[in-house]
Amino acid sequence: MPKVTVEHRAARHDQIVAAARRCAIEQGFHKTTMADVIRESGLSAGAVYGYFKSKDELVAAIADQALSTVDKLFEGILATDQPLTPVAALEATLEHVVQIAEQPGGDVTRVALQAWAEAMHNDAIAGIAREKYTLLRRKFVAVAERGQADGTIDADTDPEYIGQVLFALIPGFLLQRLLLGDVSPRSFSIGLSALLK
Amino acid sequence: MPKVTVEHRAARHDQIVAAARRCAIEQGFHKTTMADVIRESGLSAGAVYGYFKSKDELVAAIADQALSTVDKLFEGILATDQPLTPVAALEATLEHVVQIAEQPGGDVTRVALQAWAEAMHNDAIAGIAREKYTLLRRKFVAVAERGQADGTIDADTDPEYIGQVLFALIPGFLLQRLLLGDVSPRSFSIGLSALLK
Amino acid sequence: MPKVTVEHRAARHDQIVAAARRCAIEQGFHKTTMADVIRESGLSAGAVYGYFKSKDELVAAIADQALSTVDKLFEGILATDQPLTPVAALEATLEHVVQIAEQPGGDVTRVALQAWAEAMHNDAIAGIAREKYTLLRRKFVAVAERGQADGTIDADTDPEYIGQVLFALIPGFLLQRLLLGDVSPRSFSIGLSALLK
Amino acid sequence: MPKVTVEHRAARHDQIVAAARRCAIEQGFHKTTMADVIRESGLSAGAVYGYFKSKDELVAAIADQALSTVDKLFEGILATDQPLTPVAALEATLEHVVQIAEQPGGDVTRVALQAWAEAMHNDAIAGIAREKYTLLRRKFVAVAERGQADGTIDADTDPEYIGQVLFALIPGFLLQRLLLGDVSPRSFSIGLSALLK
DNA sequence: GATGAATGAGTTTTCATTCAT
DNA sequence: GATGAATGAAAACTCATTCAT
Repeated sequence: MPKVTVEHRAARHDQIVAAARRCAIEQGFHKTTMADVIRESGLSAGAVYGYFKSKDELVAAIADQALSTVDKLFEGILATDQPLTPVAALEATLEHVVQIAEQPGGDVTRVALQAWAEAMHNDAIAGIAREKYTLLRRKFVAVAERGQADGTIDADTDPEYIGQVLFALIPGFLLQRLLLGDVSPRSFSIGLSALLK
Repeated sequence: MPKVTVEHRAARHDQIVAAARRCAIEQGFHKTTMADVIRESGLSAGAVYGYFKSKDELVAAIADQALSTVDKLFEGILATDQPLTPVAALEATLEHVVQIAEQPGGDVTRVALQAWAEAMHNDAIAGIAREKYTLLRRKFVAVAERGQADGTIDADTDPEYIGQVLFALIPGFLLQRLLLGDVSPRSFSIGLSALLK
Repeated sequence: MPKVTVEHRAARHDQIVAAARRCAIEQGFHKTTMADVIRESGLSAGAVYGYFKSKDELVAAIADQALSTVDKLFEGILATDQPLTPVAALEATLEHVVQIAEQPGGDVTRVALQAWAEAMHNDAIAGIAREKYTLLRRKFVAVAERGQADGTIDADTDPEYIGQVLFALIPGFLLQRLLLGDVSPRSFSIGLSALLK
Repeated sequence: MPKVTVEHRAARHDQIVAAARRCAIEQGFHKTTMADVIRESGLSAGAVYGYFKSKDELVAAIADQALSTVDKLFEGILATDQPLTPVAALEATLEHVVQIAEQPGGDVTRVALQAWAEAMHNDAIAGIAREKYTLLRRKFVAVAERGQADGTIDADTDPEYIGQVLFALIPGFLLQRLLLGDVSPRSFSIGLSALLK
C-alpha cells in the first residue's frame, strides 16, 4: 500500500508545516518551541520528528514555503508572453502579494520577513531566498527589456539595473505593509506612474 | 569603583551594545546567548545585567540602535532646504546606507533586517521601527512635493504615494544588497533614472 | 514511556515530594536547591519540572503535605463520637504527632515549622495552614463542649477559648520537642492533669 | 575619640539590624537580599559589610534580637519574687508578647517564627533559641513550684512538666495570633481559667 | 509505527561579596 | 573610611531530542 502511505505522509507533512507556520506567524521562528508545534499540529513529538529530523529542518521548510510563495507568480501574471508595462507588472505582483497575505491560515509574508533575517546566518535559507528572488527579479528585467524593445524605456540602460529597481519595490511594499500598514498595490502603482510621467 | 561618571556608564552601555551587536551580526539575536555577549564585551554577567535587566531589553537596545541609524540622514543629505530630485535623494540615501554598512564593527544593516522580523512580534521594536521609518518616508514625500512644486513631477498625484514608492527602494536595496550582493547606489540611481526618462 | 497510568504519575509526584521533603528536613526550604531535589529524587531536571512548574510550587506541595499530616487525626483519635477528656484528647494527639515525627523518611514536623514561617509571606501556604489548623482546633472546641455538657468543664466559658488553649499546646509541644528535646506526650499530659486537679 | 566612634558604630549597627528586620518581617530571611537591606538601611554595601561579615551573620543578629525579646519579661512581670498564679503569669506574658508585636517597626514575632524554622538547621540560632526559651520556661516552672508550695497546685507532680505545659501556651498563642488572628491574652486566660476550675 | 515521559545540556538570571577609587 | 560597580559562582528553569513501551 505505498500510494496511500505516500499521500498520508504528505498530508501529515503539510499538517506539521501548517501548524509550524501558524506558530511562526504569531511568535517568530525562535520563540516557537517544538512543543508549540507539536501541540498546534495535534500530533505527538515522535510523529513530528518522524517528518523533520530537527527544528532547523522544520524552520527551513517553513521558510522555504514562505519564500516559494512567489513561484505562483511565474505561472500567472508574469508568464513571459504577456506584454506588461513596469507599472502593470508591479501592480499585478503586489496584488498577488496582498492576496497571499490575506489567505486564511495567517499572513505568510510575516514568515518571509523572518526568512530574510534567518538568511543572514543560515545558508540553506539564504540559498533558497537567493534562488527565488533572482528568478523573480529576472522577470522584472524581462519587463524592462520589453520596454526597451518597444521604445517605452531608455534602451541605453542596463536592463538589469532597471530590474533591480522594480524588484526592490516588492520587499519595500511588503515591509511598509507589515510595519506601517498604510500602503496598497493601488497607491504604489499610482505613485510609480506619477514618477514615470 | 564608586562615583562613576555618567560618561563612564554610557561608555559601558555602548561597550555592551557594541559587543551584542557584533554577536547579532554574526549569529542573529536568538542564537546569540548572554554568555556570548558577556564574553565578547569582556565584562561579567553581573555587569551586563547591571545595564540591561534582561536579554529582551538588550535585544531591544540593539534593534533600536540599528533602526536609529537612519537618524543621521536627517541631519545630512535630507536636510529639508536642499532641492533634491528623487534620483539624487535616493542615491544619497543609498550611499549613506552603504557607508553605514561598511563601517568597522560589522554591517549594522544585517541587524536592521533582524529588527524588521522582530518587530512582527515585539511591540517595542515595532514602535521604534514605525517611528523611524515614518519620519524617513516623510522626507521622500517632501522630495515629491518639491518636484510637484517645480513641475518635474505630476502635481495631481498624492505625494504620499510617491513617497511610499521612493521609500520602498531603500529596504528593497538593502535586501538585495544583503541577499544577492549585486546592487549598488549607482546601479539603483541609473535604473531609476532610466524609468523616469 | 508513553501511556503512563495515573498511578505512575502519582508515584513520580510523591517520589519528588519525598525527595524534596528529605532535603527540606535537612537544610530547610531555602537552602535546598532544585539541583538537590533532582539529585535526591534520582530524576532529571526536566522530569521534576514536568511535575512542578517552579520551586515555589514544589515548596508549597511539601508544606501542604507537612500541614496535612494532621488530617489523619480526624479519622483517628479525634473522631467525634468518642467522649474524650481534654487530657486524653491532648495526649492522643501528641502521641500521634510523635509517631508521625518518628516515621522513617525524616521528621516532618520540622517541615511544618518551616511552613509556619513560610506562611508569613506566602498566601497559598498561609491558606492551607489556616484551613488545617482551624479544623483541628475545632476538634478541641468540641472536646470542651462535651466537657461542658457532662459537667466536667465550666459551662459559662466560651468553648472557643478553651479550644484555643488546648490547641495551643500542640505547637507548643512541637516547638519544645524540636528545640529543647525534653518533652513527651506523657510529660505534657501529666503537667496538664496537675493543673486541672 | 573612641567613645563617639563606638556610639556611632552602635548606631550604625542598629540601623542595619532595624532595616534587615523590616525586610525579614515583610519577606522572610531568605527572600530578603543584601541589596534589600542595603537599600532599606540607606547605607552602602561596603558599610553594611563593615558591620556584618556575611548575610548569615546578619540573619543571626536579627534572629537573636527577635528571640531576645523575651529578656524584658524577666526584668518585668516574671521577676521571681512576685507571687503569680499560672493564669496571671500567662496573661501577663501574652500581653507583653502582644505589646511587643504591636510596636512600631513591624511585628517582631514574625521574625521569631522564622527563627524557629532557621534553628532547625542553624546551630547558632538554635543555641540562642534554646538558651532563651529554657530560661523563660524556668520562670513557669517557678510559678508551678510556688503554686505547689501554697497548695494551689498538686505537689506530687514534677513542676518541670507543669512548666512545659504553661510555656507551651506562649508559642501556641503566637502561632494562632499570626496564622488565625483570632486569639487574645484575654481569651487565653479565660480559656485556661475555665480548665483549671 | 506511534507515543509522550524523560533526559540533560544549555540558557538566563540572581545575588553575596569584594576591592579599586 | 566609605562607596557602589563589578564579579562570577551558583541558582532556577527551558526545550530540542530520544527511546522504552
